[in-house]
Amino acid sequence: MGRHSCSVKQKLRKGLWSPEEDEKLCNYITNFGIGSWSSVPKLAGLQRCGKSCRLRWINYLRPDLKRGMFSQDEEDKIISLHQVLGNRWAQIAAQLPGRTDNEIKNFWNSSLKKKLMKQGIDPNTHKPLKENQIIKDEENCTIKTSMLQIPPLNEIANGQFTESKQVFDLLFVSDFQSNSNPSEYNSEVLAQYHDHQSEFENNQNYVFCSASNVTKLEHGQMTETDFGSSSTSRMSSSNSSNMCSNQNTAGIQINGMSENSEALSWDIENKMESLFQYPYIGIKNEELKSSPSHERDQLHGNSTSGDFMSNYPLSSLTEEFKWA
DNA sequence: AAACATCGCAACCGCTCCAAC
DNA sequence: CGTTGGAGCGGTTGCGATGTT
Repeated sequence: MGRHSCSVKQKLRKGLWSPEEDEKLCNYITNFGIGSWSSVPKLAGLQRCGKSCRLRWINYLRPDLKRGMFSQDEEDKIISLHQVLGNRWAQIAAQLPGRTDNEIKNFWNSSLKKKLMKQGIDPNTHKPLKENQIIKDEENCTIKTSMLQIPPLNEIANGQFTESKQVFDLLFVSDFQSNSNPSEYNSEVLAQYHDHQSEFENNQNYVFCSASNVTKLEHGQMTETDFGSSSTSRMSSSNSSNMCSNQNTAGIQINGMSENSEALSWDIENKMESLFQYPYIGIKNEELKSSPSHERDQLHGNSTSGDFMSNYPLSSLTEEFKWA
Protein backbone atom coordinates (compact mmCIF):
# COMPACT_ATOMS: atom_id res chain seq x y z
CA MET A 1 0.00 0.00 0.00
CA GLY A 2 1.30 3.35 -0.90
CA ARG A 3 1.05 6.47 1.11
CA HIS A 4 -2.00 8.58 0.97
CA SER A 5 -1.81 11.35 -1.52
CA CYS A 6 -0.89 14.56 0.21
CA SER A 7 -4.01 16.23 -1.07
CA VAL A 8 -6.17 13.63 0.65
CA LYS A 9 -4.96 14.48 4.13
CA GLN A 10 -6.26 18.00 4.00
CA LYS A 11 -8.61 19.84 1.73
CA LEU A 12 -6.01 20.97 -0.75
CA ARG A 13 -6.35 22.22 -4.26
CA LYS A 14 -5.54 19.93 -7.15
CA GLY A 15 -5.37 20.32 -10.88
CA LEU A 16 -4.09 23.18 -12.93
CA TRP A 17 -2.30 26.05 -11.25
CA SER A 18 -3.77 29.51 -11.48
CA PRO A 19 -1.56 32.52 -12.31
CA GLU A 20 -2.08 33.73 -8.74
CA GLU A 21 -0.78 30.50 -7.31
CA ASP A 22 2.19 30.61 -9.65
CA GLU A 23 2.94 34.12 -8.52
CA LYS A 24 2.75 33.20 -4.85
CA LEU A 25 5.09 30.27 -5.31
CA CYS A 26 7.49 32.26 -7.46
CA ASN A 27 7.59 35.12 -4.99
CA TYR A 28 8.18 32.84 -2.08
CA ILE A 29 11.03 30.91 -3.68
CA THR A 30 12.60 34.05 -5.09
CA ASN A 31 12.62 35.63 -1.65
CA PHE A 32 13.36 32.68 0.58
CA GLY A 33 14.75 29.98 -1.66
CA ILE A 34 13.93 26.32 -1.59
CA GLY A 35 14.02 24.89 1.88
CA SER A 36 11.69 22.14 2.94
CA TRP A 37 9.05 21.59 0.30
CA SER A 38 6.58 20.39 2.87
CA SER A 39 6.63 23.79 4.52
CA VAL A 40 6.52 25.81 1.30
CA PRO A 41 2.73 25.77 0.79
CA LYS A 42 2.03 27.04 4.28
CA LEU A 43 4.68 29.73 4.15
CA ALA A 44 3.75 30.77 0.64
CA GLY A 45 0.07 30.84 1.43
CA LEU A 46 -0.91 28.08 -0.96
CA GLN A 47 -3.60 25.43 -0.64
CA ARG A 48 -1.36 22.87 -2.25
CA CYS A 49 0.77 20.04 -0.99
CA GLY A 50 4.54 20.45 -0.96
CA LYS A 51 4.93 17.81 -3.58
CA SER A 52 2.69 19.70 -5.94
CA CYS A 53 4.66 22.92 -5.31
CA ARG A 54 7.92 21.20 -5.95
CA LEU A 55 6.65 19.78 -9.24
CA ARG A 56 5.24 23.10 -10.35
CA TRP A 57 8.50 24.85 -9.63
CA ILE A 58 10.73 22.23 -11.25
CA ASN A 59 8.64 21.66 -14.33
CA TYR A 60 7.25 25.09 -15.00
CA LEU A 61 8.33 28.04 -12.90
CA ARG A 62 12.08 27.58 -12.60
CA PRO A 63 13.74 30.56 -14.28
CA ASP A 64 16.43 28.52 -16.05
CA LEU A 65 13.91 26.48 -18.00
CA LYS A 66 14.21 26.44 -21.74
CA ARG A 67 10.74 26.52 -23.19
CA GLY A 68 9.68 25.66 -26.69
CA MET A 69 10.49 23.06 -29.26
CA PHE A 70 13.34 20.65 -28.91
CA SER A 71 16.18 21.32 -31.31
CA GLN A 72 17.51 18.62 -33.60
CA ASP A 73 20.60 18.49 -31.45
CA GLU A 74 18.55 17.93 -28.31
CA GLU A 75 16.48 15.32 -30.08
CA ASP A 76 19.57 13.40 -31.17
CA LYS A 77 20.97 13.63 -27.70
CA ILE A 78 17.80 12.28 -26.13
CA ILE A 79 17.74 9.33 -28.49
CA SER A 80 21.38 8.53 -27.87
CA LEU A 81 21.01 8.87 -24.13
CA HIS A 82 17.86 6.79 -24.10
CA GLN A 83 19.74 4.08 -25.90
CA VAL A 84 22.12 3.84 -22.97
CA LEU A 85 20.02 4.92 -20.03
CA GLY A 86 16.55 3.72 -20.95
CA ASN A 87 13.67 5.50 -19.26
CA ARG A 88 15.87 7.23 -16.73
CA TRP A 89 14.41 10.58 -17.55
CA ALA A 90 16.03 12.43 -14.72
CA GLN A 91 19.47 11.30 -15.82
CA ILE A 92 18.69 12.17 -19.41
CA ALA A 93 17.41 15.58 -18.35
CA ALA A 94 20.65 16.17 -16.48
CA GLN A 95 22.41 16.16 -19.84
CA LEU A 96 20.03 18.70 -21.34
CA PRO A 97 20.29 22.06 -19.60
CA GLY A 98 16.95 23.80 -19.22
CA ARG A 99 14.90 20.71 -19.89
CA THR A 100 12.98 18.74 -17.28
CA ASP A 101 12.57 15.04 -16.95
CA ASN A 102 8.82 15.43 -17.37
CA GLU A 103 9.25 17.43 -20.54
CA ILE A 104 11.65 14.91 -22.03
CA LYS A 105 9.43 12.02 -20.99
CA ASN A 106 6.43 13.64 -22.66
CA PHE A 107 8.43 14.47 -25.76
CA TRP A 108 9.66 10.91 -25.97
CA ASN A 109 6.24 9.37 -25.51
CA SER A 110 4.40 11.71 -27.80
CA SER A 111 6.91 12.30 -30.54
CA LEU A 112 10.25 10.53 -30.55
CA LYS A 113 8.83 7.08 -30.01
CA LYS A 114 6.66 7.41 -33.10
CA LYS A 115 9.48 8.91 -35.08
CA LEU A 116 11.73 5.96 -34.34
CA MET A 117 8.95 3.51 -35.13
CA LYS A 118 8.52 5.18 -38.50
CA GLN A 119 12.20 4.70 -39.14
CA GLY A 120 11.78 1.01 -38.34
CA ILE A 121 13.58 1.27 -35.05
CA ASP A 122 12.25 -0.26 -31.88
CA PRO A 123 12.17 2.66 -29.42
CA ASN A 124 12.77 0.34 -26.51
CA THR A 125 15.77 -1.49 -27.85
CA HIS A 126 16.93 0.99 -30.50
CA LYS A 127 17.38 -1.90 -32.85
CA PRO A 128 15.64 -2.61 -36.14
CA LEU A 129 12.09 -3.61 -35.37
CA LYS A 130 12.06 -7.05 -36.94
CA GLU A 131 15.39 -8.13 -35.51
CA ASN A 132 15.07 -7.04 -31.96
CA GLN A 133 14.19 -10.41 -30.61
CA ILE A 134 16.87 -11.87 -28.49
CA ILE A 135 17.30 -15.49 -29.40
CA LYS A 136 18.59 -17.68 -26.71
CA ASP A 137 20.00 -20.90 -27.97
CA GLU A 138 19.85 -23.11 -24.95
CA GLU A 139 21.53 -26.03 -26.64
CA ASN A 140 24.87 -24.55 -27.39
CA CYS A 141 24.69 -21.88 -24.76
CA THR A 142 24.95 -19.16 -27.36
CA ILE A 143 23.27 -15.84 -26.86
CA LYS A 144 22.57 -13.92 -30.00
CA THR A 145 20.99 -10.68 -30.94
CA SER A 146 20.73 -8.84 -34.18
CA MET A 147 23.61 -6.64 -33.22
CA LEU A 148 25.77 -8.80 -31.08
CA GLN A 149 26.79 -12.39 -30.90
CA ILE A 150 28.50 -13.57 -27.81
CA PRO A 151 30.34 -16.80 -28.32
CA PRO A 152 29.44 -19.68 -26.04
CA LEU A 153 30.89 -18.82 -22.69
CA ASN A 154 32.15 -22.29 -21.98
CA GLU A 155 34.09 -22.20 -25.24
CA ILE A 156 35.61 -18.87 -24.41
CA ALA A 157 36.59 -20.19 -21.05
CA ASN A 158 38.12 -23.28 -22.57
CA GLY A 159 40.19 -21.14 -24.85
CA GLN A 160 38.51 -22.41 -28.01
CA PHE A 161 38.06 -18.92 -29.38
CA THR A 162 41.58 -18.05 -30.13
CA GLU A 163 41.14 -15.79 -33.11
CA SER A 164 41.69 -12.11 -32.54
CA LYS A 165 38.23 -11.40 -31.27
CA GLN A 166 37.49 -8.99 -28.56
CA VAL A 167 35.53 -10.18 -25.62
CA PHE A 168 33.42 -7.48 -24.14
CA ASP A 169 32.11 -7.29 -20.72
CA LEU A 170 29.12 -9.56 -20.89
CA LEU A 171 27.35 -7.97 -18.05
CA PHE A 172 27.79 -4.60 -19.57
CA VAL A 173 26.67 -5.81 -22.96
CA SER A 174 23.68 -7.40 -21.39
CA ASP A 175 22.86 -4.19 -19.60
CA PHE A 176 23.40 -2.25 -22.74
CA GLN A 177 21.07 -4.41 -24.73
CA SER A 178 18.36 -4.34 -22.16
CA ASN A 179 18.61 -0.62 -21.61
CA SER A 180 20.49 -0.98 -18.37
CA ASN A 181 17.76 -2.85 -16.61
CA PRO A 182 18.85 -5.82 -14.66
CA SER A 183 16.87 -8.57 -16.30
CA GLU A 184 16.45 -12.26 -16.62
CA TYR A 185 18.89 -12.07 -19.42
CA ASN A 186 21.36 -10.53 -17.05
CA SER A 187 20.81 -13.24 -14.53
CA GLU A 188 21.42 -15.84 -17.14
CA VAL A 189 24.65 -14.26 -18.26
CA LEU A 190 25.64 -13.80 -14.68
CA ALA A 191 24.98 -17.43 -13.91
CA GLN A 192 26.98 -18.56 -16.90
CA TYR A 193 29.74 -16.21 -16.01
CA HIS A 194 29.75 -17.60 -12.51
CA ASP A 195 29.98 -21.15 -13.78
CA HIS A 196 33.12 -20.38 -15.73
CA GLN A 197 34.59 -17.63 -13.65
CA SER A 198 37.76 -19.38 -12.64
CA GLU A 199 38.30 -20.56 -16.18
CA PHE A 200 37.94 -17.03 -17.47
CA GLU A 201 40.45 -15.84 -15.00
CA ASN A 202 42.98 -18.41 -16.10
CA ASN A 203 42.40 -17.88 -19.78
CA GLN A 204 45.11 -15.68 -21.10
CA ASN A 205 43.52 -15.16 -24.48
CA TYR A 206 40.57 -13.14 -23.34
CA VAL A 207 40.11 -10.45 -20.85
CA PHE A 208 36.75 -9.24 -19.73
CA CYS A 209 36.55 -5.60 -19.11
CA SER A 210 34.10 -2.83 -18.81
CA ALA A 211 32.56 -0.44 -21.25
CA SER A 212 35.26 1.63 -22.85
CA ASN A 213 38.31 -0.48 -23.02
CA VAL A 214 38.78 -3.89 -24.41
CA THR A 215 41.99 -5.55 -23.64
CA LYS A 216 43.43 -8.68 -25.00
CA LEU A 217 46.59 -10.56 -24.40
CA GLU A 218 48.30 -11.45 -27.59
CA HIS A 219 51.54 -13.34 -27.38
CA GLY A 220 51.98 -12.02 -23.90
CA GLN A 221 51.54 -8.42 -24.99
CA MET A 222 48.76 -6.29 -23.65
CA THR A 223 46.81 -4.34 -26.22
CA GLU A 224 43.89 -2.09 -25.61
CA THR A 225 41.30 -0.19 -27.48
CA ASP A 226 39.39 2.75 -26.22
CA PHE A 227 35.85 3.71 -27.17
CA GLY A 228 36.23 7.21 -25.90
CA SER A 229 37.93 9.87 -27.92
CA SER A 230 39.87 11.26 -25.02
CA SER A 231 43.16 10.03 -23.79
CA THR A 232 42.93 7.56 -20.98
CA SER A 233 44.19 8.13 -17.55
CA ARG A 234 44.53 4.82 -15.92
CA MET A 235 42.72 3.82 -12.82
CA SER A 236 44.21 2.40 -9.77
CA SER A 237 42.86 -1.08 -9.31
CA SER A 238 42.86 -0.72 -5.58
CA ASN A 239 40.91 2.47 -5.42
CA SER A 240 37.76 1.94 -7.39
CA SER A 241 35.73 4.13 -5.07
CA ASN A 242 37.45 7.17 -6.48
CA MET A 243 36.91 6.27 -10.06
CA CYS A 244 34.29 8.85 -10.71
CA SER A 245 36.40 11.69 -9.52
CA ASN A 246 39.42 10.53 -11.45
CA GLN A 247 37.96 9.94 -14.82
CA ASN A 248 37.61 12.43 -17.57
CA THR A 249 34.26 13.23 -19.12
CA ALA A 250 34.57 10.30 -21.46
CA GLY A 251 33.67 8.79 -18.17
CA ILE A 252 34.57 5.23 -18.73
CA GLN A 253 37.79 3.63 -17.76
CA ILE A 254 38.80 0.11 -17.26
CA ASN A 255 39.13 -0.89 -13.70
CA GLY A 256 42.59 -2.10 -12.87
CA MET A 257 44.16 -1.64 -16.26
CA SER A 258 47.80 -2.34 -15.81
CA GLU A 259 50.67 -4.26 -17.27
CA ASN A 260 49.88 -6.95 -14.78
CA SER A 261 47.24 -9.26 -16.11
CA GLU A 262 46.22 -10.32 -12.62
CA ALA A 263 44.74 -6.93 -12.14
CA LEU A 264 42.26 -7.73 -14.84
CA SER A 265 40.62 -10.59 -13.05
CA TRP A 266 37.67 -9.47 -11.04
CA ASP A 267 35.05 -11.30 -9.20
CA ILE A 268 31.43 -10.76 -10.06
CA GLU A 269 30.86 -8.37 -7.22
CA ASN A 270 33.71 -6.13 -8.31
CA LYS A 271 32.49 -6.24 -11.86
CA MET A 272 29.02 -5.24 -10.91
CA GLU A 273 30.33 -2.57 -8.62
CA SER A 274 32.60 -1.20 -11.26
CA LEU A 275 29.81 -1.11 -13.79
CA PHE A 276 27.95 1.20 -11.51
CA GLN A 277 30.88 3.53 -11.36
CA TYR A 278 30.10 4.70 -14.84
CA PRO A 279 27.81 7.65 -14.93
CA TYR A 280 26.39 7.01 -18.33
CA ILE A 281 25.91 3.32 -17.95
CA GLY A 282 23.75 3.36 -14.90
CA ILE A 283 25.44 5.22 -12.13
CA LYS A 284 23.22 5.61 -9.14
CA ASN A 285 21.83 9.04 -8.65
CA GLU A 286 22.86 8.95 -5.05
CA GLU A 287 26.49 8.69 -6.10
CA LEU A 288 26.13 11.79 -8.15
CA LYS A 289 24.35 13.61 -5.38
CA SER A 290 27.08 12.78 -2.92
CA SER A 291 29.82 13.91 -5.25
CA PRO A 292 31.15 17.43 -4.96
CA SER A 293 29.45 19.74 -7.42
CA HIS A 294 32.41 20.04 -9.78
CA GLU A 295 32.53 16.28 -10.00
CA ARG A 296 28.83 16.12 -10.68
CA ASP A 297 29.32 18.64 -13.41
CA GLN A 298 31.99 16.50 -14.91
CA LEU A 299 29.86 13.43 -14.66
CA HIS A 300 26.98 15.25 -16.19
CA GLY A 301 29.08 16.60 -18.96
CA ASN A 302 28.65 20.17 -17.84
CA SER A 303 32.31 20.85 -17.53
CA THR A 304 34.09 23.03 -20.00
CA SER A 305 36.35 20.17 -20.94
CA GLY A 306 33.74 18.95 -23.39
CA ASP A 307 30.26 17.58 -23.34
CA PHE A 308 29.17 14.07 -22.98
CA MET A 309 28.28 13.30 -26.54
CA SER A 310 31.50 14.52 -28.04
CA ASN A 311 33.49 12.42 -25.66
CA TYR A 312 31.31 9.40 -25.83
CA PRO A 313 30.14 8.83 -29.36
CA LEU A 314 27.37 6.32 -29.08
CA SER A 315 27.22 5.52 -32.73
CA SER A 316 30.75 4.27 -32.65
CA LEU A 317 30.11 2.53 -29.40
CA THR A 318 27.30 0.41 -30.74
CA GLU A 319 29.41 -0.27 -33.79
CA GLU A 320 32.17 -1.55 -31.55
CA PHE A 321 29.84 -4.05 -30.00
CA LYS A 322 29.52 -6.01 -33.15
CA TRP A 323 31.35 -9.23 -32.95
CA ALA A 324 32.51 -9.90 -36.43
C1' DA B 1 -21.64 23.02 -37.14
C1' DA B 2 -21.49 19.16 -34.24
C1' DA B 3 -19.62 14.94 -32.73
C1' DC B 4 -15.88 12.26 -32.23
C1' DA B 5 -10.87 11.07 -32.25
C1' DT B 6 -6.27 12.15 -31.43
C1' DC B 7 -2.52 14.60 -29.46
C1' DG B 8 0.42 16.92 -26.19
C1' DC B 9 1.22 18.56 -21.93
C1' DA B 10 0.65 19.40 -17.00
C1' DA B 11 -0.20 17.28 -12.96
C1' DC B 12 -1.03 13.39 -10.08
C1' DC B 13 -0.07 8.80 -8.10
C1' DG B 14 2.47 5.21 -6.20
C1' DC B 15 6.63 3.73 -5.25
C1' DT B 16 11.66 3.68 -3.55
C1' DC B 17 15.35 5.63 -1.14
C1' DC B 18 17.37 7.62 2.69
C1' DA B 19 18.18 10.58 6.61
C1' DA B 20 16.52 11.62 11.07
C1' DC B 21 14.69 10.04 15.11
C1' DC C 1 17.25 -1.55 14.47
C1' DG C 2 12.68 -0.22 13.22
C1' DT C 3 9.73 3.65 12.07
C1' DT C 4 8.59 7.88 9.97
C1' DG C 5 8.40 11.44 6.74
C1' DG C 6 10.47 14.15 2.98
C1' DA C 7 12.45 14.09 -1.59
C1' DG C 8 12.64 12.42 -5.94
C1' DC C 9 11.58 9.35 -9.78
C1' DG C 10 8.93 7.03 -13.50
C1' DG C 11 4.38 5.71 -15.00
C1' DT C 12 -0.16 7.14 -15.71
C1' DT C 13 -4.14 10.05 -16.05
C1' DG C 14 -6.98 13.99 -17.22
C1' DC C 15 -8.06 17.69 -19.88
C1' DG C 16 -7.80 21.35 -23.24
C1' DA C 17 -6.51 22.06 -28.02
C1' DT C 18 -6.59 20.59 -32.50
C1' DG C 19 -7.83 17.67 -36.34
C1' DT C 20 -11.10 14.74 -38.83
C1' DT C 21 -15.41 13.03 -40.34
